Amino acid sequence: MNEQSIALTEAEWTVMECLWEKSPRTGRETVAWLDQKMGWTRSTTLTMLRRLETKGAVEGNTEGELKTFRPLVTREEVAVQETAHLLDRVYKGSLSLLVSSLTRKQSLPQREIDELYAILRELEGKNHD
Amino acid sequence: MNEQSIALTEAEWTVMECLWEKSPRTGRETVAWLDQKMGWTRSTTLTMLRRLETKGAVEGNTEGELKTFRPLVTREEVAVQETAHLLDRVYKGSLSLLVSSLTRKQSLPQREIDELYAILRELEGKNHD
DNA sequence: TGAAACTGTTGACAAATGTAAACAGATGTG
DNA sequence: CACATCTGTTTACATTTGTCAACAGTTTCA
Repeated sequence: MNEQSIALTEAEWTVMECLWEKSPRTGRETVAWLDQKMGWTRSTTLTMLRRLETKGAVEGNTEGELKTFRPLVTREEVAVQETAHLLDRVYKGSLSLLVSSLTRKQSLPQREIDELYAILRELEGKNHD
Repeated sequence: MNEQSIALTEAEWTVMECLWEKSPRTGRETVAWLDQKMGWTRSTTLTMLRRLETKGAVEGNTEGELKTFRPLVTREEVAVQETAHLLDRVYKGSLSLLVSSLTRKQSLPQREIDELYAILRELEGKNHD
């Protein structure tokens, strides 16, 4: 493993969402998707792809007729990284602090509560391996 | 209540941390704190304070001899807002998704698990008010 | 075959962000 | 008093980010 920190801007996230949904994609496909979803022009989308390529988040392949793009990082990786960053910066790394802060104002649907219980039980299982 | 979205940049967060820790503070105090913590020059800190004032996150008071600054938003407010933003953007608003994603790779200390259980029980209590 | 449509690459530009110097008025002090 | 020191305000400048237009080489179809 090698990628240090692949921080994405919001606009870049949007492009990645497109490639995470399906890949590889041709430039045209990507352009269409982002025009649809965001109203971006061809230029904008291609610029984003270029920048993502430069920062190593996307790989462009020029073998075939049309250049295609695929993500080099998984959504999970980026998501975890970004979440961990927020967690550290805002909640001193404490997940429970995050959860309590979030739920102090608005309540959680029971479904989510059940889901969380399940996760905790799972974690405890793992804890005494 | 009135503040719409007070999005802070990382540098701005740092300044707010200073004022959240104690306030009001004079410019000098703030400058000293941020020089200490971040190695910022006086100029940098004062610029940040000005921008925060402009965006309504900080209030400067010019009554006394020295101008003093105090936060107009609580840490909690900003924290929740930013967290909710990430939650929506990355986890479709699902807290359990966030938690499972975060814990998939690294485990939680038992203390955190206990804490989370407590929060959940608390929430359930509230749920059937 | 020649214009129209595409594809990929470069250059551009305004706004936001991080960082700081310059300046001007008030204050303190040898 | 004259100069050094502080405080607050303006201006500046390089990067990053969001958005595109322009251009150059290919393909296509009337």
